[in-house]
Amino acid sequence: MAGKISTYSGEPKWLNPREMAAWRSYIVASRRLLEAMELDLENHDLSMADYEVLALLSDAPGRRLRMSELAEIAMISKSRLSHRMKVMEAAGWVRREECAEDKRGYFAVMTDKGWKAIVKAAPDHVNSVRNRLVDHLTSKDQEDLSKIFNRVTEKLRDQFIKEGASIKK
Amino acid sequence: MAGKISTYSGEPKWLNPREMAAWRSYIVASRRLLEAMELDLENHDLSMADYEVLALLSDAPGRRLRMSELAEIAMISKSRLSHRMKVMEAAGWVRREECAEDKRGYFAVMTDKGWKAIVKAAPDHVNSVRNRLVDHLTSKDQEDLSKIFNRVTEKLRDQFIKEGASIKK
DNA sequence: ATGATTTAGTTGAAAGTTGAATTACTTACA
DNA sequence: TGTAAGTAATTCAACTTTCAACTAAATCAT
Repeated sequence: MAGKISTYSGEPKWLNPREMAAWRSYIVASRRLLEAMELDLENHDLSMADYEVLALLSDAPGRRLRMSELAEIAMISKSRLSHRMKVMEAAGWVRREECAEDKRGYFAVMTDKGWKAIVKAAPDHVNSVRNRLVDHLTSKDQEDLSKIFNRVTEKLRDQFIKEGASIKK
Repeated sequence: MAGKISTYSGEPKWLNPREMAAWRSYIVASRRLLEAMELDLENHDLSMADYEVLALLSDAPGRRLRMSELAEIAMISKSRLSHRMKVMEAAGWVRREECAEDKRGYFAVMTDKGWKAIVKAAPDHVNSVRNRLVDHLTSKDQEDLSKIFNRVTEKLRDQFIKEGASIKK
């Protein structure tokens, strides 16, 4: 039994112009935005994903997190984190440490060099968030955006729970 | 001379809670949203990018577009399009045709099979746009979203022009 | 305890993406 | 007209991500 049988039946409800405009403006802007922001970070030899990983580590107690937890909150797969860690380890930004309580586990630990790297990158990145997005929004816009996208995340989570229950992972 | 010298100087203007909330809710939702939508399309053996390419072709006169133009409007690189076309060609959805007016050029042409594939996928995809995003927004939300993201795209374009002029491509 | 199952994390191969180099053709202009 | 510069598209090589398989340790059920 592979995946969900989801082939739609019945007349689909096409998007009206307002809906279409919302959807199109959203993806077009998102694509361009992320592209620009990745480019901004390249000056520090970082991708957004790598930045996120370092940022999360720098916030964590002892600047260390278990691999699984890091993958989870960075929203990337365990496998991907493993591979990236190898690269970041080679760059000297992080190192892995065995976990005493659970011998299967490892901690990702931020090194001093990693700390310096993110401290250096952070102002540029904040600047990028501002120049590329936040500063073009009024306070009201910012609040609208939060409300809208928090709702979207919430709905996605609900759907995930419902679908996840029936799809088996 | 590689890239822009952009290392920020002076005290960075950190994000206030409202700004941070807007930014975080936006990226978190976006990541989850795109992930869910890619998954929805997998039932039709399509990625969002491939869907977009087919959708653009299906709308084009004669269901054909020059490679460069297609890459441009699909917002992917020429190189990437070349590679994807090879895959889609193997799947029988598209074929390449020499361009008589400009012998360097090629048309990407949608086949009958490609047409059938997208006609089959489209209702599910619209459904996905609705279930994952549009239907959770009020009409007002939709209008807000359009306004906000159109503005963002516009600003990005302005910046691109300014920066592009000094960076040389 | 002991075997079965789950969980943490890694690995290797395949597939996808990128950017630079390359090929073939077109255009501009002296 | 000939040649330099530009353009269309592909290819190569490096890198990234995914997927499935795997190891090892922990937990669970009897």
